[in-house]
Amino acid sequence: MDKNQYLEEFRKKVKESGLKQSLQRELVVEFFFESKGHVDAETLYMEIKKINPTIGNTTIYRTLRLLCDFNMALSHTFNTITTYFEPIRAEEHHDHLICIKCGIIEEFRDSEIERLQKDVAKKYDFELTHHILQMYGICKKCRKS
Amino acid sequence: MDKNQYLEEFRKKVKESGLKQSLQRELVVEFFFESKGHVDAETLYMEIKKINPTIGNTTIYRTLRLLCDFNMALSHTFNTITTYFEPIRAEEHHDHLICIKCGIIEEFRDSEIERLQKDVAKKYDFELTHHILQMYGICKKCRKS
DNA sequence: ATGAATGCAAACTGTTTGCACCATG
DNA sequence: CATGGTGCAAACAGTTTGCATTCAT
Repeated sequence: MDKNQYLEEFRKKVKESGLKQSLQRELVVEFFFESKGHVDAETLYMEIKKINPTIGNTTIYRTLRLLCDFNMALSHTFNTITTYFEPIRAEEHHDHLICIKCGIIEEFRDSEIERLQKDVAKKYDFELTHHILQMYGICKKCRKS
Repeated sequence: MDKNQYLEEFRKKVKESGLKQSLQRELVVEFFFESKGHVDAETLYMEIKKINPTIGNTTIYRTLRLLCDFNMALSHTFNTITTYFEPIRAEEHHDHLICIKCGIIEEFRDSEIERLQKDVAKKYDFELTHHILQMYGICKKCRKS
């Protein structure tokens, strides 16, 4: 449903940038905005390959980069080798709690923290584009076992 | 001066873990805690090589990992390929402002943000070990040019 | 003397690039 | 029909691993 909104946006930015649209890119953007939470290129590749077996992983990487350039995606590296990508959806920004035992990632929002970040940025005269807040610890479940 | 405090701590943890101490490890720990801000393994390697030309980069990587295991270092990947390590020094925690144009990294502290993070952790029943807050944007200088 | 640490080189992994071919505007 | 996109394979960079040797305990 609202994945189409992002597809539209993407198409528009592609055109604006004098680039060309392609079936492959459409697929990547579609699958990317359908995904919940965070995806890495390889997972996305495997997923899309089921629909379009001839697609190359290179295309996934390239399109994800494009999405980042377009400010439609954010990349994270949660202290692992793999890069994870997260769609930037209109308003719903969140941060992450990451368990160092089981690796589970919990999302949270805190508008107060966000506000204070803006204050800091202002103080240092930074024009903020985005931020990453990762809190590492041991989750409830892991503390019990 | 206080780098020795960390060297002591390291030696103690090595012994506690039933591991062995070595000249190379001493060097890595020394140089690491002397370094300001963030270092990557390669830089540290080059630096230490000047003193001990026979040291291998493998040792640097292994010792840095050990330091992380000991909770004496933190690793970051500021959206680049290279991993940067940062010594964990007793009290002086800080976060990062990163300019997406010139890559400059500015450090800041905000105790209010820290406090709110603890609140969030409590709410989600996470036992916090550490966190990473990176704010990306365009610095003053880059906005002008 | 046991077992851990070292340093080298080779392996590995995620990602990027060069290139010939294909497709879009 | 010009230019950008694709997919393959090879290149790449940072990091890890296997192994024979050296060293700390």
